[in-house]
Amino acid sequence: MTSEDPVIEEFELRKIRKAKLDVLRAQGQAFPNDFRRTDMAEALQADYGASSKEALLEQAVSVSVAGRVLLKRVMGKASFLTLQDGSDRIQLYVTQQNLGDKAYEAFKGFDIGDILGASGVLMKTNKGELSIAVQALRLLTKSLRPLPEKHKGLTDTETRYRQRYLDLMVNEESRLVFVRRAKIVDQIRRFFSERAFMEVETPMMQTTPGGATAQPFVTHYNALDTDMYLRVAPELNLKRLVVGGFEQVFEINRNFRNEGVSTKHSPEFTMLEFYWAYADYHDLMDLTEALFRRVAKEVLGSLSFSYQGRVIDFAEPFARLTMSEAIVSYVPEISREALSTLQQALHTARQFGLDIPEDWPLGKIHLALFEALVEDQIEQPVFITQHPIEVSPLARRSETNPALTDRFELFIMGKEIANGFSELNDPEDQAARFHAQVAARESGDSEAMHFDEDYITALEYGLPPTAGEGIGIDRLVMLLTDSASIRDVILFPHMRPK
RNA sequence: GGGCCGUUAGCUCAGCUGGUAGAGCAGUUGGCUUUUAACCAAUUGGUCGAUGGUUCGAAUCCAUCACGGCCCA
Repeated sequence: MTSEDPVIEEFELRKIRKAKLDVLRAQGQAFPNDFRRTDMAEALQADYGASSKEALLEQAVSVSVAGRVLLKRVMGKASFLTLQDGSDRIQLYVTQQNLGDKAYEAFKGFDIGDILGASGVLMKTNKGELSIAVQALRLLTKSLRPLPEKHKGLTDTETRYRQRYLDLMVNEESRLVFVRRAKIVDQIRRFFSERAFMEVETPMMQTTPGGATAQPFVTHYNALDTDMYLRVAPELNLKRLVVGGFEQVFEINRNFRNEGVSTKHSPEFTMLEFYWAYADYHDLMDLTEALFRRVAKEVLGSLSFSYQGRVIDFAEPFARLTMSEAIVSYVPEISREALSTLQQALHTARQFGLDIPEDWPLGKIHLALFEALVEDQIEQPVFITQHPIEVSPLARRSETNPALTDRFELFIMGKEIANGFSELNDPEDQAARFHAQVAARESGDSEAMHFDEDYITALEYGLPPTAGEGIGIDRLVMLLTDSASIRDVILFPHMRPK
């Protein structure tokens, strides 16, 4: 393969700005880095936004700020700029009188998109907007490319994802999504740290992928001359840590699944997983409710919020339904009896047009009905419990029905947000489950698990009774930011190369 | 993978049943000392996603491909 030299796109607007940069270079350092600011826009707005024009005039507060020019309004010998820094926006009032003829003339050549440093005195305009009456202004970084349109912003989805920096510069809503995402993750960390959970990091590259039924990405490690897999889940390693004596651990990190993309699925997504010794799946559900309320309260300031036009309420206790209870409750045409025996459930599923093989057990038929008829209907938070054992190879068997597991999935607005269960800590049962997975792989299920020998060894040393859960951070952020697509909450979503 | 939609100036978009490309913003020039989508006047800017085809003539019709979005699997 030959690599081509990247060609810098040349167009009229860029040439004009390039010429301005050439002048700056000729005058000296065109990219100075010695400017230091003392103030941030958000703090200034908070501290002085309510001050009166007269009060500011009297106080004569000296400030210096730096940021990117978003708007520029030149009115002859006086001008207004809207400057965006990392926190917020603030208006600059620039006059020929304050800058002097020469500096003001240079200023008129500054462009939208340029990065400036400014110092001056706080003031209020006649219309009441907090501004800085600029006394000194420096161009810190020349921008060679024009910014997207100033009021409609950047709307082209593809460009917003491919050039996220543009989206962040001009679309305030987009910027706020990621600010909120950071706050959500911060609150989650605090929640677990406060409860004596220890944050850990486990390998992204694994020789045996495990912990979830999903197809992994494969890569090659040259030094060991061995294929490795990007992890589909950290689960098995985290439980090894519980075996080792870290009884409460959590990890917030990326998982990789080699599957299609959709508005709900990204091949690379962020998951919180935590493991809690001497607890069961009921404890997990209680903790999950507490976590979600804490995050909503701290980040949104409210327990209820709007998602895609529907109001989601975290204040009420989250419903808890077994899978068959959920089907009966969401699908009026299906009675409890219609699900109770294998034969009746099969009949019911076929009535609803599902293609179910003869050899499926009752639990899997329930799951198929649930996925087809219930999942999309769910709006308010519901824990769906008691998943069939075939699709839950790491979960503890239910004591009342050995075909089911002590497991739940939390659904909100049709999305699976969390998945947790009492952990299977019987090494012999786990080995048998792995064998079943390997058999499924051999008969063509590329998502089925591998046999992880060392994990069985770890269980043989003894995993205390433990409960563990994974929470999809991207989906949680979607909910709390009212985002329709997972790509709207991932800074750099993967795109097909152009 | 299937269906539908989109791709036109740096950005946001018009462009009718086919007649050879337009607006707003940005830019440039001039005016303007409290504007805020600043305003007023003039003006520059296009491989109409790509490739074929139909036609005297294609941004427009047809086919294929590329990229993206939404829905479905």
